[in-house]
Amino acid sequence: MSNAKVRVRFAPSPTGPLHMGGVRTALYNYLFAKQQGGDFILRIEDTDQTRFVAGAEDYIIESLKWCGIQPDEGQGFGGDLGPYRQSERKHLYRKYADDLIENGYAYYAFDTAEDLDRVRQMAKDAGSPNWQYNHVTRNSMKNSLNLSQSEVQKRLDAGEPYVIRIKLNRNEEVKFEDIVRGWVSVNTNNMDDKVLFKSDGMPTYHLANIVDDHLMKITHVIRGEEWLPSAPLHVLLYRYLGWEDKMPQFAHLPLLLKPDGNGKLSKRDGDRLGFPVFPLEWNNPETGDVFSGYRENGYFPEAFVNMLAFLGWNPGTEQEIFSLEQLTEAFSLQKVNKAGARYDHDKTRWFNQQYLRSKTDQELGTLFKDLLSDKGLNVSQEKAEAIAALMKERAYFIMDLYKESSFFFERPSTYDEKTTRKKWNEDAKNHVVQLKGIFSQIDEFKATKIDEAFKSYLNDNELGFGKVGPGFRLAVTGKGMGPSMFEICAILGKDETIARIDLALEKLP
RNA sequence: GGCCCCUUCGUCUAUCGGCUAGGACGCCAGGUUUUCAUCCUGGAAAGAGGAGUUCGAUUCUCCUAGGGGCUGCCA
Repeated sequence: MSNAKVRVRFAPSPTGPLHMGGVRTALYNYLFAKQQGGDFILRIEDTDQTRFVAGAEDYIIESLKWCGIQPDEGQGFGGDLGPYRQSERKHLYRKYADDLIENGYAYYAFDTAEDLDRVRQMAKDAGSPNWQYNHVTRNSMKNSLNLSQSEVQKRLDAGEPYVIRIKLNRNEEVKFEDIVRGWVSVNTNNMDDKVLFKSDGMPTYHLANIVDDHLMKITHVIRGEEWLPSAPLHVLLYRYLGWEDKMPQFAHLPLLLKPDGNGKLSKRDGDRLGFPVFPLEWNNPETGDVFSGYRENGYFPEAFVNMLAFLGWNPGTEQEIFSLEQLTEAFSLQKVNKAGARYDHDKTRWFNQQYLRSKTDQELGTLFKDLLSDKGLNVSQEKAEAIAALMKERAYFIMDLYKESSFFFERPSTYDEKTTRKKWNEDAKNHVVQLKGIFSQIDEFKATKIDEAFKSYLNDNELGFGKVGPGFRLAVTGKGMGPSMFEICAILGKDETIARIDLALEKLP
């Protein structure tokens, strides 16, 4: 398999929105494929029809697109080895299950769900919580290993429901080399005869996965650590199907953990701790639940992707800001960590701040202008750019540009209480009146000119900035803090600045 | 409970036997700033515990502890 073109797949199941852990798995697949000059494939694993959720598939596709992780082929993206939805490949799987039976690697089992429940319950009552359908227990179950040939045929002919289970040898060591974990070894005595083919005519994950990966010429299986325990089963399936020489390499990724407490990150953690766990907002039409998304919360996809890449991987250098292209270049599965990574929301915000700052004033101005127009405020590109430039150092998100600058768009209706109390007195009033007169004399109402005029007023009267500045800011913006008043006045314009001083003199005590 | 995987500052991590254990987020302090934010400087903060291998272990091995995953006709 050494010279085969790298082909990897991301194979989510459409049982709900894709959460950020899934996005990271997709990302690592993508990065690895692109770096190796290979293909990244999207396959939808919808073999469990009972868990199907409408809209989930579209959500997955839209999420990948938003992140810039474009599949080369797969559901929604075309390709020659489709269909890429397992439900549409249903007819393909049966013959492989039959092959396995024929070769003695699998068998029919007629035990009903109730039968199995009963056996498990009995085992539990007897103090063994982990009953398994395996080389010892299968001898007392209803399957083609125990039943006579004719009895089996009779049940089959009668259309009695059955499943097909893999038949594991006893006491066999199954080993494989995982790219991130090294050699992993499990004894078949600790595994069970997993169902490969369900009574509804659908394969289970285990069978479908192996068959599809083989048919789609997958070279590397990069997936979450939750699959590690079943990887030996998959190795055995490749062997029993005669495909071991073309078996893909495995890489089991560490899980994303909750920021607090124990366990893996779950969808409820977002609401509980105040951050999104999904790339895009998800509205469950049936339950009415709404889960927030990074996109809707104002995150740049580049920041989100950059953050995810660093949750479990590190280039080994001190660089932290990477574009998708740079990630593609630097990525390596060998450098993926083994231990689970706790999600850190502060760091995510920091990444977004870095990306916001890296944008030009023009880009920010455009983004800001769009946001304002959504709020029904129409401003010129020039003004949007000027405000964005002034506010960007104190923003994490585009919406911060607005939150911190709303005074540009409406005159103060209230004045900061503390500043009013401490700084607004007869002196302050006088200064503001004086400034008004001085400003009205400025022909070119630019920040530098205002600055000059203001400073010379201070000099002429032997005043410190602290005596005049706060009252001035309060009068014009209603706030006790913010960016340079000269810049603010310049953006507001002479008339507006003076009008606001008048307003303050009228409204403030 | 059984099986498998994992274990460096609070968090993400660097280190592939030589370490005064580095960086980032967050935190704290000082400076810059009329103010806030930014920015700059500095600081506190880690190798789970115990054996062994070795001239030397954070790095290798084993044990213990802790954490995680799996244990479905779910993926």
